Amino acid sequence: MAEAILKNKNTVEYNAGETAADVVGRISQGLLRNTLAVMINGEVAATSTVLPAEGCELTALTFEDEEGKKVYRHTAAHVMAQAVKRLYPSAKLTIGPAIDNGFYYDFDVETPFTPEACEAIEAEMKKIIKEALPIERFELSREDAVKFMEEREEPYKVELINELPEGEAISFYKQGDFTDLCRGPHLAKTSDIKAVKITNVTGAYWRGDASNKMLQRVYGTAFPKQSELEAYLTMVEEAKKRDHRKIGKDLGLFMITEEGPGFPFFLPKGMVLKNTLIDYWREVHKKYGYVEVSSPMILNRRLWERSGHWAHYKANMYTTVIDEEDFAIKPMNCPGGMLIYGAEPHSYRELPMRVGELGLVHRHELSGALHGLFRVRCFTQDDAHIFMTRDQMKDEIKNVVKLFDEVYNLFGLEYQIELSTMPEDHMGELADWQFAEETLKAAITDMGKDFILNEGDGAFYGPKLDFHLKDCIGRTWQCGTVQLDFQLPERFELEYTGEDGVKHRPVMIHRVVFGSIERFIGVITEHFAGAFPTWLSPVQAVVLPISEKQDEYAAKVYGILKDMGIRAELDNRNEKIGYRIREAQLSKIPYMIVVGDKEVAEGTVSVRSRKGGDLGAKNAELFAAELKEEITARAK
RNA sequence: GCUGAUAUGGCUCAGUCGGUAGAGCACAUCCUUGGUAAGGAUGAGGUCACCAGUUCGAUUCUGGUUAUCAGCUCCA
Repeated sequence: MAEAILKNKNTVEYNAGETAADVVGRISQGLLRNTLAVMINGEVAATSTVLPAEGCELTALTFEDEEGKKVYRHTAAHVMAQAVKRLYPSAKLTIGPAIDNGFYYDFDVETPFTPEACEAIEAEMKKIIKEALPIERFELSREDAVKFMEEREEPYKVELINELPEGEAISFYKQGDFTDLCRGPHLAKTSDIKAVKITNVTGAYWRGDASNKMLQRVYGTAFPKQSELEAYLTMVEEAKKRDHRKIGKDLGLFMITEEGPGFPFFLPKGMVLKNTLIDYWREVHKKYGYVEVSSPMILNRRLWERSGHWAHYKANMYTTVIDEEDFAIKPMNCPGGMLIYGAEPHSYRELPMRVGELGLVHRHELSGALHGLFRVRCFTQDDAHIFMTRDQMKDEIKNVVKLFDEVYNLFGLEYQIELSTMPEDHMGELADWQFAEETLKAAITDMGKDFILNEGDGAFYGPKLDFHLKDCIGRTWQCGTVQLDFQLPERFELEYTGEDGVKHRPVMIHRVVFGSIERFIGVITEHFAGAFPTWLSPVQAVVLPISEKQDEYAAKVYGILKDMGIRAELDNRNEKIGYRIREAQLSKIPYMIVVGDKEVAEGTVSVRSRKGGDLGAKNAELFAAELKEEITARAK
């Protein structure tokens, strides 16, 4: 007899030779039905796994668990591969993992899959599911494994097998006429997949390397219930409606033309949004002790050589020649910031020095990478460089994160922190790196925040914290970053005079909150689906006289709003009130002020809110004051 | 940059098996003065992305270019 310790710390006894499924079934048949895989002593395993004789920790994984979901969709990927092999026997298998919202499988085929081919593949998948093929695991020696895949003419699999580390079991999963090299685990049989759909086909390079062959990547998703699959597909459709490229066009926020790929134009309404964000940015930075500077957009080659960009970043830089000398349009603001600091001597008494800059930078990005405002070739970084002593680092990082919290909280945006550590190709002393990484870690841990570790993903000059904001489809966009930099102060020989009267080198933090104003506008456009909070709305209220009889009174109400600095419009076009309300609603204007004979007689306004509908009659001045208050408070 | 797809009035889309194009919305004018998501009539608006080729004739076929979209890669 052995004991299985469950997630809730209860224990269940089991006999030698019993499987995980046996034990889960003893807890509850209902749980067993929903169990896709199990976690045995922290390792994900199939439900058919025989439990260790000495006892174990056992957790049942359902579709609600990330690991369970992964197993489910990984099995769906195998079903897809089986379907493709049945329909296209010459297709070569490569890899097929579960991903965030589904799974994919990459195939090497002669001709790309058409939408019709995808339908056929999906139909075949459903057939395979119906066949309820048991999924069996077996292991082979390296030699036999290679032979097995060579016989099946699967060169990619052979390549994968040859790269598996020595000593690792080489396992295969077989379901009917299909066998794939796979670590597993998998579901027990193909019919455990309930609802499946192919969502997309694209090209993808073998191993993500552009010099390798282009494969066909077939994306799909799978859910335990048809209704869940449909809900997901509906969500994706809804998410498409929030696409900032569409909303940006509909609401007249920005445009991008063929004349300037990746170089966005801001239209009057988008400009209001941008300027309002910048006003807020200045206000919050002032509060946190920042000063603001502005550095030139074009600086000479020597500067970029000194900063290291000419050597490391040249491919992304736009260059020009002035008076026969090479110049570059800045891809980053830091070197300019260094020159400002270095222009005069500094005392430790001035530190930490927090120097902000809304810098317009230009970077050449690959044409295929451009994406609305999310990925552009010129953008405004809400940059700041903080110069400080080593002792000040931790508190400074906390100060930055506190500012981030305040900003993101205002927009109701959730984020995830990623800590990126020393890459292989790095500069500087190991001790400095360790100190910097420990300091970053300690600062966020002190603040009670979690982070994900990205080992070796830091910049060559220092480790960093990335703040990934979640958009409406669950995609995450890196907006804020806090980077520690030992290199630039070194390269620019920055100094301060310490308490001891000796020159010291300051440490620098390089940080952005919005990341880029452009990207941030894209993120919040999708986040709010274009219905920005009133303080951000390009038009905050529109005055709608019912007929031209009330034009004079409407103009007066409009004047009251304007005088209070409210962004109001007067829409007295010769259209019915319902029509103009519809238009205002579609333009996501927060408040519609309807005035008819009744309002004129009573000196009131009828207020209709974008989300709450008709709010009834209010005194005109009183309403304007309330609205002003809502805007000043930046109500959410 | 790579692979695939797409490109028709301001927007969303039809269409022409090769004979220079159409709808709805938006826009303009007029009628209507209407109370919380579309009142009516009339009208204007397009070198069918760009450049070549084939053809008597190309928006339609072919090739190239550019941009966009979906990915890969990269990144604020």
